[in-house]
Amino acid sequence: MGVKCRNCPIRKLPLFDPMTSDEVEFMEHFKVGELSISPGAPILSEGGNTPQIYTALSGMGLRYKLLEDGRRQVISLVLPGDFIGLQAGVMNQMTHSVEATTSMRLCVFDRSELWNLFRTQPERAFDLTWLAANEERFLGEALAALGQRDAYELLAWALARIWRKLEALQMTNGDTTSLPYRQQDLADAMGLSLVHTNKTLAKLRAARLAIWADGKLTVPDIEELEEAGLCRDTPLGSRPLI
Amino acid sequence: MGVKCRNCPIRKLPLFDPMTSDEVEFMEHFKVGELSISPGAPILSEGGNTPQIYTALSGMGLRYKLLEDGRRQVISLVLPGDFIGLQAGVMNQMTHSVEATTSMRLCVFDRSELWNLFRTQPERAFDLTWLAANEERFLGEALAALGQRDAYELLAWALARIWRKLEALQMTNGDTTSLPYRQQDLADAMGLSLVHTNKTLAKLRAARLAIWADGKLTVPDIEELEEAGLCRDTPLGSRPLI
DNA sequence: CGCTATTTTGAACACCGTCAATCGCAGTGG
DNA sequence: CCACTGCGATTGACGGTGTTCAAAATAGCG
Repeated sequence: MGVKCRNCPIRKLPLFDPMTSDEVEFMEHFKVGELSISPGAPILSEGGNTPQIYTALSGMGLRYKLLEDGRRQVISLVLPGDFIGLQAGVMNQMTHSVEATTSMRLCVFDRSELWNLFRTQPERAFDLTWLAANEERFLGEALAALGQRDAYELLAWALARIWRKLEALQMTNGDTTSLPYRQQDLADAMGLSLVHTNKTLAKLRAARLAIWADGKLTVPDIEELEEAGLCRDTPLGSRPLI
Repeated sequence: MGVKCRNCPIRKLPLFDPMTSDEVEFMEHFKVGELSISPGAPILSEGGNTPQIYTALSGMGLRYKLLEDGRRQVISLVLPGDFIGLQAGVMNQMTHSVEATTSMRLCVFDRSELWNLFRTQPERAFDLTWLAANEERFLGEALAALGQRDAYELLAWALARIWRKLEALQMTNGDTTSLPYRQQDLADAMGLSLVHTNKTLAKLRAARLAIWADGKLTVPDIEELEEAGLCRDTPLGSRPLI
């Protein structure tokens, strides 16, 4: 059934708050298994109500919503350590879908045990609320980005945010990291057309702010990129892991 | 110090989940007072860390973020029953500001008691997480709206959502309701210019889908408006009140 | 060597932003 | 009573950012 939480590959990253041995023990009870899925596979569907909720262990995915006419809005990326299915857990209803972009490994929890978590582990419950509030924070920022920035600023903002997150996850290697999404994915996240996204990425490349090609992102100078993206906020401190 | 929770003017609305007498009692302990503020007054500031968190009892307000160059993104409206300061409560940091648009009455809670809530009232803690997840749901929807809809669809969407919410709060009167915001507020919420917002509102008015003037919104047929706004989702069931 | 998915490029057009002026209204003070 | 002021709503003209349509490279894959 995969690794025990005490040997969790990502728990030790400095990005995540340390856990007491008591908490680790509870998590080992809460965890019911591991799931490996293939690129393109759906994880949760909008409107659905699955008995299982997850934490991403490895790989990358997408959260998105579909409009009836087929337009797609990518809400956020799913990266290791991200909790998947909070809405299903507390509201019995997903309002967006989640799918794997690369192959992924997921830590599986039993939704019906969530109430038990609130009853017996108030600190873990607090952490869960922290994660929800953090998601709200991110979406607020994204909303401000879509609403107020032009395409060039917007893509610089997005790539800078992604870079910082991958950096905190120690998934960068020098000035390069793997970013296995398609331009269409980023376009749908930014509310831009594919064509315009492509041309604007070319400008960022020409400016040597961010070079994204063949699934690899290279950022020569993250601070310059952040400046281009008007990234004022977000020191990105440590956070809980569920 | 204002009304006791047992006499709370909004708790009885069908929009809100019923509370056990035990919960009401806890809330009366949790509540430390009431606050009345004037139009335009700030409630919470981005970056701030106040000792107090609130629930709106009456009046209307705005959540917003400012970019360094003065551009403003309105995140959401604040209406009666809305919880204010969840981020400050769990993350010690507001990432947006909140201000009153009309005069407002707020129910005041002591932030330091929040941990006590998690420890002794798991159901209330669950409700708080529910509210956070709901906020995430709304912001995801808003993101999809800004990213995918054109100005006409977008404003129809926004006015329809507002109408449905006010309807659930029993603040509508026939086909009319009070909506005391400026066009600039809605423009900043939609990421549109004031001029274009004005012209698009004129089109909605000409189409007799939504007539908004002098602080009054009239919606002859909410379902037609929702259709114009591509509102597929959101039955808007009952929710907890903190 | 086709086949498909993705990226790239070009051209025409439209939605929306900016600039600028006007109008209505409420408040203020001469 | 009537300028004067300020705020918000409204309208017109013009230009630019971003969309749509279309086609051509490019790359992986059976």
